Parts: sequence; structure tokens; C-alpha cells
Amino acid sequence: MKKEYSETEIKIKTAAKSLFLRKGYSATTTRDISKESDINLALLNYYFTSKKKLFEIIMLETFYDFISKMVEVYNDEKSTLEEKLKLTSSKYIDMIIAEPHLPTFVVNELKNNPSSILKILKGQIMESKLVDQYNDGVKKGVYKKIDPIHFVTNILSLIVFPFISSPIIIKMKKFNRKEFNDMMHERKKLIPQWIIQMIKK
Amino acid sequence: MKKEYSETEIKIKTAAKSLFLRKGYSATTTRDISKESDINLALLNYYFTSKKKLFEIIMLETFYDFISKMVEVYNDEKSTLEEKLKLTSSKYIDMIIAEPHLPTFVVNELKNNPSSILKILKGQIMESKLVDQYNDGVKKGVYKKIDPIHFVTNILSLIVFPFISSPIIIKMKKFNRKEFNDMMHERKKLIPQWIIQMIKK
DNA sequence: TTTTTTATTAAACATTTGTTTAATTCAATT
DNA sequence: AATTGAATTAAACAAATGTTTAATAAAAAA
Repeated sequence: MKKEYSETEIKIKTAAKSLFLRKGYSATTTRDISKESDINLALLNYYFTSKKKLFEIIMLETFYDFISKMVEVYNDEKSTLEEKLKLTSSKYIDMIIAEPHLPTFVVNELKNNPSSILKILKGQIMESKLVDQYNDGVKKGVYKKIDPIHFVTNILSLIVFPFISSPIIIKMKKFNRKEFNDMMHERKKLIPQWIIQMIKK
Repeated sequence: MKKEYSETEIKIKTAAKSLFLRKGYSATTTRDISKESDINLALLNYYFTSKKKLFEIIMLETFYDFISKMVEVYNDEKSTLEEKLKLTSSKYIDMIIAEPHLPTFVVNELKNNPSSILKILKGQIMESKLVDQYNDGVKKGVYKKIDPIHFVTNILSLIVFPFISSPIIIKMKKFNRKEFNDMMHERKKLIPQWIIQMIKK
């Protein structure tokens, strides 16, 4: 399944990923990539055929990472619903702090080319252990009976959206980057609490 | 303050807005705009000097609309906090259903050119009546004492993020557009309830 | 009507961009 | 050491793109 990449290929991919994430597909030129990776321009096409093909490889890998991280936690057999919430918040917030351009990148590709991305997404989320646990709670009468899509959506919204709107938050609160990140670390604890309150009867 | 635009200028602006929202700045060409608006290519520069200038005009107008809608409701003197939540959810969800490309457009510009957008954003949100009402609730001991930035962020997150991730939701639930919009209409009622539960002690 | 200003057009211009070619260097194999 | 194939390079190519020019048409002013 996995392809072995040579040193040069990795150099190209690394630079390309960084640029595509920061500036998007159209605004990134092949010469940008060759410069940033310090390889000859022609090698891009030599190894990856075209800018488009290179982009697709990077995009699929990135999106795959993004989804797997979630699915892993959601399907853990041992943990409770609340533990899953805590772990998801924590993992995702750390992940995005490390790569702040990730959300907008995913969002844009979702819009520009949904089909190719969504191939990766099967029933892993709506049929996950987490959703089972939510439905159990509904049956037992401890959680409100609402379509679990709202539950799943709300988790991601509260985690991801603040990053996307970080320039607004930073401006409103006169934050610097560090202060913003601290706020996000704070949310690791808050989001699971909020979600529980939202679903409890 | 406002400029009077001629018929041709409006044709250009309308086409350009539609394209910029759908495809973004870089992926939209001046020839695209001239074709879609059915005007001669040179008229774009004749009236708006450059693609960049045209984009800035459109972007500022769009962002201004986006913020004003929020600020209006947030600063209403007569309504309660809960009423403000209801009205915000309702207005924003309708607004984005009517123009689904708006969130990603704003998000991208926020990322690419935060300064020019954020000029519009003064203290209108953190010093709004809504935040006052929240702080009053905290003082009275009915709301939890948490930085109001979380409160404000959560409202926007729960409203806007589902649109941004609509392709994922549509895929997970095998929705069509209409079914997705129905889900969003449902959230008009749910979001205010959720927010209240989140802040209540 | 004549003149002057404004609006519109087709064509051209200079860059930029993705990709290819053909030559050269490097590494492995014989 | 000679040969073969892969890797790298500089240069070139064609197409796309933002912008300008110079000519014409239309509208407004004289």
C-alpha cells in the first residue's frame, strides 16, 4: 500500500506540503516548490508527473492522517464516552497547534474537490463506538434524543472552528500566538464538559 | 462613504464576487470575470485598476456585511441573552444557506490577509450588550465564570462550522443539499438551548 | 452641429506558469 | 575500465494571465 519515497521525493513532498497548506493549490507555483525544496524544477515533473498529481498525493495523505486520528479514538473499546471526548479534544488541539494551517487546507479541498477526499471516509464515524455509546445513553434515558449527527458535529465544531477564526479571536482579545494557544489548551478540559452538558437530559 | 456604481461596474462586481467566493482569488482569472459579466476584458482595469483592487473592494464589502449582521443583534438593547442567541442562530443560518460559499471565503481571507479585514472589527463584539448580559449572569451566580471569549467563540462555532464541513456531513449521513439545510434549520432551535446549558451552573 | 469627454473594443505586451527536451553527471552493473 | 540506466541540470516551449495601448463608438457639452 505504502510507496517508498527517495530522499529527493521526500524533499519535494515536504516543501510542497508546507506551501500547499500555507497558500493553497493555485497560489503555489512549481517554482516555489523547487526553490523551497532546493531541487531542480524539472525533478518535480520527473518524479510526480504534474503539479496536480503531486497535490493529490499530499492531499490524500494529509486528509487520511486527519481522519485516522479521530477514528482511532472514536472506536476505542475500553474507554467511556467522556474519556473519548477528552482524548479527542486533547489530541486534535495538539495536532492543529503543531500544524495551524491544516484546518483551512482541509476545508478548502473539501469544497474544491470533495469526491476525492471523501473516498477515505467510510462509515467509520457514524458507526463508531462513540456513537454507539451515545445511543446507549439515549436508550437509558440519560441523554436527550437528538440525531447523533449533531453530537458528532458539535465536537468537531468546538475543537476546530476556533483555529479557523483565530485571527478574529486574536484581534478581539489582543492576544499573541502563545496566548491564543493557551486558550486552546484551556478548551481541552472545557469542551468535554460542554458536550456532556449539551447531551444530558 | 458609499460609492455610486455604474451599471457596468455592478455587472463586473457581481460576477467577480460570485467567482471569488466560489473559487478564491488565485483561481479566478480576469478573463473568467469578463466572460461571466459579459463585459470586455479591458473594462475591468478601466474601472477597477487591477484584479487585486477589485478583490479588495468586494472582500471588504462582504466582510462588512458578515460582521454587521452579528453586531446588530449582539447590541440590541431590548432583547434578553436567550433571545439574542435565537436571533443570531436564525439570521446567520439563513444567511449562509443563501450564500454557502461565504464561510470558506471569509476564512481564507482571514488567513491570507487578516489585517485588511480586521480593520473593520473594532470592539463591537467583546464590548457588546450580549457579553454584558453574560457577565451579569456570572456576577449573579447563574452562569459559570469562564472568559466570555469562549462563550462568543462557541456560538459562532456551532453555527458556522457545520457549513464548512457540510461535504463530510452530507457524506456521513447520505444527505442531499435539502436534507442538510433542514438539519441546519433544526439547529436554529438547538444551538441557543445548547449554549444556555453550557454556560449555566 | 461640432467638439469634447467618456465608454467600449480588439489587439498587443510582458510576465508568469506548468511542462518538456536534450544534454550532462552520477551510480550501479558488467 | 567500460557500459548501462537513473538522476540532475539548464534551457526552451507553449499556454495562460494581468495589464496596457491605440483605435472606435457613444454620450455629453459646447
